Amino acid sequence: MSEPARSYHHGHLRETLLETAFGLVDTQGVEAISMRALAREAGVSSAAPFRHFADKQRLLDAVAEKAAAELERQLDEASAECSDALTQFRAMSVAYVRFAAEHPALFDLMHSTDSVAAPFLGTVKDERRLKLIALIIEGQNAGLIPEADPELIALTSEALTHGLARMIVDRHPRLRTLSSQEARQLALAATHLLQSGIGLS
Amino acid sequence: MSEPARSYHHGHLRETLLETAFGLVDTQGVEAISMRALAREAGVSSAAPFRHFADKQRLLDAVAEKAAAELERQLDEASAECSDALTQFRAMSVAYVRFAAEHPALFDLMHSTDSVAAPFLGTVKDERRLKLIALIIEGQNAGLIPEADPELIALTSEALTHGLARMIVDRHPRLRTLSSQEARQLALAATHLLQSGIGLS
DNA sequence: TCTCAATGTAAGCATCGCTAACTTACGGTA
DNA sequence: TACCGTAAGTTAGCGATGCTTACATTGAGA
Repeated sequence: MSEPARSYHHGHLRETLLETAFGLVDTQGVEAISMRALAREAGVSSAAPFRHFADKQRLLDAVAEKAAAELERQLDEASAECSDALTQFRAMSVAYVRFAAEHPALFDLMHSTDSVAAPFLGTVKDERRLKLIALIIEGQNAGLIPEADPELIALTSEALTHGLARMIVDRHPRLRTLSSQEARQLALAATHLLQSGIGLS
Repeated sequence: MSEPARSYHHGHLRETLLETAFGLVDTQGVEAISMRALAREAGVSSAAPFRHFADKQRLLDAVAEKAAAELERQLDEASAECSDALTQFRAMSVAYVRFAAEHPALFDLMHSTDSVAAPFLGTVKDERRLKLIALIIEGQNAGLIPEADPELIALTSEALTHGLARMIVDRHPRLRTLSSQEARQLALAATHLLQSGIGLS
């Protein structure tokens, strides 16, 4: 909050650009960001950002990775509060849908980003799938989840959750403020669908 | 295929622009289209397109509506070949996922378009939902679909189908040629998920 | 046949992504 | 401590884009 006299070298340009881009995508959508505007915002010449990001797409890739990390954090946080496997499983689904509802533009950017250019995205997805399958097996062992191919259950659940999230995002393209109460209700609806749909509990 | 000597007035500029934009989005993605390039392609000055579309977004809206109409045509075609309600229901789900797999960019554009600007999109969605619910009720009356809230079944199915479609689109962002055999396999997988997931038959 | 509205053109503005050539100053080394 | 190489900034500018304004052309209806 205090960069009073900056001379020539910014010092934290990369972080600064990344953070303001992140916030701008979140609040205004991805088409609202421009390299030159970011540079102006940071009080730096319009060519400076290119010292830190080869081109605009790389910057967006970095934003997407940051969003993925944040999503992951929220999923971990949600599941950490639960004891048994089934509850964790549900909590993660709810948190996933909620994130999409609360950060539609980030969610969209995450999924429109080539996972070759942003390998962290692919890694995170793979790890999450493994965790889901592990949870399902754990739940089955505890008698909480009916016996069925864990991969099929995971895939079905992923499709259902991702589908709900997408339906919300796609229906409210520019709606940036969905009250967290609304989001919660939607997320709970997702849980019920997961229960009745897959036959859990 | 023959516009040999065109003098001043093009004659079909609007359709021409719309069709080449549609094709360009389908094959190269939405970011590949520019007003000026479209004008060049049509052999017309770069200001001419704005006589037919107020701005670029309106053009994209029109492309999205055209894509929605095509999707709808394919869904109708798929369900028309089936006799009973359950089979129709499944055929529509399969066709939906297949369309997404074969035309990812159009599918994406359709859903990122504001349905206020392109009201046809909203209309089509509503009508499809009504048709799905009618099919479910019909299937229930015929004893083909278990008794449960038809709206819940419809919503679950929509989420699952849309989710699968999105997972395919999001995972292959630029993959434009997914063999139709692959697409068919994926669509069949969706059907199985619908069966096992919702408990149909 | 006249005319006017629809449809096209030419020219230009502001912005954008990105590059090239130059400058500054930080941090490791002699 | 003086030096210096390089990371990180600057200025200037190219080509492209979306879009506007003022003007030109022409087909269709009165």
